[in-house]
Amino acid sequence: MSNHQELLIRTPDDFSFPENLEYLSRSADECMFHIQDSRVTRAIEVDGKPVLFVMEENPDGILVTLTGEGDEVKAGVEQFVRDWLDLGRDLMPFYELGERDPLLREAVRRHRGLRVVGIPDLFETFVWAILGQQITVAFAYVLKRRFVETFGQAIEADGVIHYLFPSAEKVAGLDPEALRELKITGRKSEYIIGIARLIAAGELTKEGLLALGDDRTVEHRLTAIRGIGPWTANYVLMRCLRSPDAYPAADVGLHNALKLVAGLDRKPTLPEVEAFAEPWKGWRAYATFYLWRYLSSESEQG
DNA sequence: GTCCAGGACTCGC
DNA sequence: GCGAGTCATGGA
Repeated sequence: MSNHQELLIRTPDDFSFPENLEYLSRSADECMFHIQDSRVTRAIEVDGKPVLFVMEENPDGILVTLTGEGDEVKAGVEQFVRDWLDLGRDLMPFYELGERDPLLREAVRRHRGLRVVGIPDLFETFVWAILGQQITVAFAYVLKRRFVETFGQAIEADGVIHYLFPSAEKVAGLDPEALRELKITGRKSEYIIGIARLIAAGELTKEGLLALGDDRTVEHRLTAIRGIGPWTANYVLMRCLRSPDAYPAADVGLHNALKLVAGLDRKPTLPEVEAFAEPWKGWRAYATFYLWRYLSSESEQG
């Protein structure tokens, strides 16, 4: 196979491939990549063309094998993986904070090396966040899979079908009824198509949002869009725009995690949720992500 | 049957 | 500006 290339991405000391793999493995309904034998296979688009790559742990970092020729493709895949796993971030300040903080300590110790796994594509992040509003994560995965399998581009390799996330352009032209058939609620269908149209029209871009600067400005811009409330805006800031401090304070999973680590006999109130996070300022997205992870690892043990 | 899930909108006051 | 009702599906 002459069109394969290898790429070794060196990872920082505070990166754990198994911890991130564990997070990526959390749903059998995940459709944007496949995991087998500790190897992750995924299709992405680089310069408008589909590229398939496999990543696996290596003594020196992450070994990536990709299909496609040329340095541009290789660079595109490397950039994607770096963004996906937030490899450019130094977590030492967060770990020092975690050691001092009784609410975070156990989560940080247990899952050290975990990154806020990102969703590099803006449209995908919005769709995933909107689908996840008010329903269980498990059901959100089912809805995402239906959506991707129905509207995404399929790429077959070695008997396995991989998907590119549906483009905003394609979804912009859909009727809400087409999403309703997948059991996505009518309102969410409208939200998703509305966002797709803004993105397809170039009125909403990742670069444009990043250029706004601080989180509060982005949140204000996003919550002006129908279907985007404070939770979704902060979720997008965390997973796509890479703010380490975004804080989805209304998140039910966060509330349950805080109830657990703070030893409460009820869920915390919103003021309490804000107060708990006061010492985490600068790292609230990381704190949230670790608490989510901690909560799911606790509930797995029954 | 009831309640809850990684919320947001709409309406009435 | 704030509280209650509504959306809609699926699992416990």
